[in-house]
Amino acid sequence: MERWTGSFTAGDAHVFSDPILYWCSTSPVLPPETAFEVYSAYENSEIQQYLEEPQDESHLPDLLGIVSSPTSDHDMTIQTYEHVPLEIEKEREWRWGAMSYTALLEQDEAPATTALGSERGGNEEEDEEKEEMREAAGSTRPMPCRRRRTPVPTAALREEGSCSSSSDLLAYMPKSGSGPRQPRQKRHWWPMPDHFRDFCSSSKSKKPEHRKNNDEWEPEEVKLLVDGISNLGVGQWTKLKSKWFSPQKKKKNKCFSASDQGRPVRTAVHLKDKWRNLVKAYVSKPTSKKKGKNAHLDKDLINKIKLLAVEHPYPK
DNA sequence: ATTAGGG
DNA sequence: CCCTAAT
Repeated sequence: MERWTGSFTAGDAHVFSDPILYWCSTSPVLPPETAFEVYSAYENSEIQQYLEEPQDESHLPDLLGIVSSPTSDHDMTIQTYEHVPLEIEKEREWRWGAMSYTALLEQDEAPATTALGSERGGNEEEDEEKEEMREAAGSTRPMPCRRRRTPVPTAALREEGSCSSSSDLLAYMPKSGSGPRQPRQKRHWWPMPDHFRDFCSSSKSKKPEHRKNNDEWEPEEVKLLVDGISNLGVGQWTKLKSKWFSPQKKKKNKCFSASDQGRPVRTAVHLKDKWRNLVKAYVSKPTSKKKGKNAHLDKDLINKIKLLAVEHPYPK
């Protein structure tokens, strides 16, 4: 999954993802029924206002950053995260919200074949998803409509919508107008991307590009850390960071080279924490399973850690 | 601004 | 990794 900063086209739909919206696709190729997942950083009150008095689809762009009206000839579902003050919502500051509406093309067919670079790791879910898409395309495709149907902004707020249990979100949403509620296929929604959560939780953060590093420590990084500690000892994390973990220090040190710029940022606290964890993993609790995760540290490095740990025990 | 520790 | 008391 990658952050999408421009706009992509699905029929006539343009969706913004930057900086407020985040978008991810459910399929590398737009199916007849185009589903979006949109993360919205708009205040809850704004969304609520929209939901209470839905006017016409021209409001949706304002709310979700869609520049022009989506004109998929099938339902378009937009799922958002809405902001809920912590006083109201115990823990989560963001919760699921969803709205869907139907817009029909004026033309007969929508040449929606834009390829969307889904970075989602392939798995059974994806195939399942595609299967559902095909089903939807074959059985529920409505006839093309001359005139744009009155947009139907229906919305549903999900009280306890955890990310993983929201697959029935579509079925949950009320259908507009009258008539029997049409059964809708389930859809897999992905959990909120870390990027977006970070953006939300620290919108007041210093640097806009201050991305968080959830990446695991690479063995090379650990090597760097160990080398640093062997020289500086334990406790001088800031010095260690500036000397070994500063990308732009053109010193001849073993600092990151230009090709390593993409590395996650390690702060002094990170270095400290990592060392503590290393000691815990390889010294304090040697019996712990170092196989599970990314313990691709070679014995040489591990031995070095053990020696340093004796020399500089972290929790003293 | 930094660090040590607990969460 | 985050948060924070303590320095």
